[in-house]
Amino acid sequence: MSASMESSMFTPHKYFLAHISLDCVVFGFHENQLKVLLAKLKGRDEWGLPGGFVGIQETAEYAASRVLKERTGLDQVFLQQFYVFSDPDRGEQLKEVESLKAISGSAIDIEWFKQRFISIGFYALVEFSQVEPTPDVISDACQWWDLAEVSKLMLDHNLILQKALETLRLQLNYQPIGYNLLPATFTMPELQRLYEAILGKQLDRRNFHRKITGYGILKKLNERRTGVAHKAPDLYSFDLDKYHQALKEGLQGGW
Amino acid sequence: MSASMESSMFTPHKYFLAHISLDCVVFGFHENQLKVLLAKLKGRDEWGLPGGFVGIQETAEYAASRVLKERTGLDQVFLQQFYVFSDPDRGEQLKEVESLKAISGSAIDIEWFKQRFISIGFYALVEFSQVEPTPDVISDACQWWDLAEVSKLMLDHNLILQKALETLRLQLNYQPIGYNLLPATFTMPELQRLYEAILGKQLDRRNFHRKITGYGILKKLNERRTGVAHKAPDLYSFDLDKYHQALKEGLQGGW
DNA sequence: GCAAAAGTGTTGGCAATACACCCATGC
DNA sequence: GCATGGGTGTATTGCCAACACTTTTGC
Repeated sequence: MSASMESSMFTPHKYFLAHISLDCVVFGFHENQLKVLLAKLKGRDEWGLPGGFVGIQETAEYAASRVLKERTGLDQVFLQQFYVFSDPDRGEQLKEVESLKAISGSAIDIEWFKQRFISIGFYALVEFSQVEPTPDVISDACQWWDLAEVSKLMLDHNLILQKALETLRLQLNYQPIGYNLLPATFTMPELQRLYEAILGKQLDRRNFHRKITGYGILKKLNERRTGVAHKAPDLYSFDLDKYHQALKEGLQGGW
Repeated sequence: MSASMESSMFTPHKYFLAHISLDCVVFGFHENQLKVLLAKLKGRDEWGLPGGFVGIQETAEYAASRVLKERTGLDQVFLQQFYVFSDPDRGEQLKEVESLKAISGSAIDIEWFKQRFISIGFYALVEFSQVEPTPDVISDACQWWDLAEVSKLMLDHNLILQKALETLRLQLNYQPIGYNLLPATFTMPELQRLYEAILGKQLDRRNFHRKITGYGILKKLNERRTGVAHKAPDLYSFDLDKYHQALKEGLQGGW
């Protein structure tokens, strides 16, 4: 975290808009599992989503990308707002004095955290291997969690995560997904595992192949993945022109 | 508007969260046209969406329904957030002194309107005939506009309207729509005109009939609309149980 | 009777599903 | 060679779109 960001937490009201926060649901994909990036707040046992605040001259989108850059090291990730969480009691947990003691040592403005926040939910799709999970000044850990192993999170973050996943599943119906979650080259079975992980259900190998190639967003490379057991699968990459065109114009049909 | 709401505009910082506003895109349907409710701010020539602020103990959803109640007289309308507009310059127009002179006469806190607002966009579907458009303290007119006749609106409200319409069209793909926009009983052609108005394109009468009845959300009544020229069409109403079930579980296929 | 609009039925094509066969690799 | 997994092809089904005929009403 930059020096200016450090100082911004001493006097946050000078740098950020009051009452507005954002939470990022960062999805990654590794070993056939959908992962989500979580941070552990100092002095609390619970984990939560990486979050932040909106600078007085930032858009919410820019603020989210800044937070993401700080937590993952990544620029230019796929990032999209999906819902606003505005229950007046959603921050009650944080207001307990005990919860804030641990972070008060670092001269951070505790009063800032006691105000009511309306939080804008963003979700991000990132390439797992490229991420360097990094805690911020108010958290003492930051790491990937298997989606299936996420238990009770702080505040309403379980709700936010659930809503993000729902949105992602809907997204799958009219937008291509994968460029942001997979390495530059990948095999058809890997792409299928990604879709299965997001949807939470098995898909037919042959029908998946037909449907996904039908979108015309894939380029088949003249290579195969070697060294694996069994038949070597073909390698693919995304045709970025057509991929972005499909992002804009939408796809047909659902899963 | 209630007396307490009046006074809340004298000292809004005591009643509302700073920096957060909301704008409502209220859709109605009348004479085969999709309509949107607009208000004209005092001292300005431009029209804009009905908006408001979030009370210090309200959810954003509750605040939107309160605003809607004030502008339309309606309770219990279909209301949904769809996007957050956070460009730091989106409020520049309002900060001009001239723009605010006209409303300063009513002892309203001008400083409040000069701050930067992040606005939560809501869209509402209401029954046209039930609405009584009502201006608020800072506007001197409030009325329905034909969607096709809406020209330049204040601030970024054209963008908000466009985004609302996009969302509504997507919504049509997986949720039933109509209960909130049509009278209790209606004919199949009327329902079709509504879909056509939302989608901005013509649909085949017979395929529409099959598809919409296939959802199982309609009840055919033992009546017809009389007095009209030509063959009397059957009257329908929504089967509310199944309608709400479909709202939750979603529909199949797109338009 | 005629024009205009509404109700209903039929057909063809395309897309999703289910399923079968062959191929390559590690052991 | 055999088990495992990947690549490709085919038949069936069901949905969507295009289209025709009949019925009812006002004039």
